[in-house]
Amino acid sequence: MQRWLMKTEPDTFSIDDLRTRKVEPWNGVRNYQARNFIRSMRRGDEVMIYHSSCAVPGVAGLGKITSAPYPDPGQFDPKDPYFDAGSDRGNPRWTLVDVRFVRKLKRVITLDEIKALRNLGDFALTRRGNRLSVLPVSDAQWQAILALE
DNA sequence: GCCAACGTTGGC
DNA sequence: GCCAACGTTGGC
Repeated sequence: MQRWLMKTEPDTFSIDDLRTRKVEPWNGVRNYQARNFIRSMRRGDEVMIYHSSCAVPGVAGLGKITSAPYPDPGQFDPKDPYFDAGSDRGNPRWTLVDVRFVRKLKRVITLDEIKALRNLGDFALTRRGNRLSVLPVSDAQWQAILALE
């Protein structure tokens, strides 16, 4: 089983929205590196749900991958904000997975706290200038972050 | 293939 | 709202 972190802007889709929806197709990822991580996901992988572009950025909850990767339907819909005219139906460019709500953390574990952990090793979340919206989390990183809860 | 211009992300 | 960092686009 692999572990991941997926970012979302809580003003658009928060951990509370995921709890309400129970399972959500994680649509709209339009970055090749993030897409490649999505394509390597498997049913049962665990995910940290991270709130970005908000007052207190940080890990807000946990989820689980409940589907194999499959084509993001929005790429073919001209009315979809993530429409991509260059994507070929025979070889879709963009992929998503379904994410199921697992739990909301008792409190948000903030980016500041995560940065202050000195023993995380190489971590895409805290790399300088990082903008990846989907990134891998090692077992050690996962445990060190959740130990802060 | 280079690289300047442009758009987006996301912390602050 | 600002802006640094980065990805993408497109002219050459």
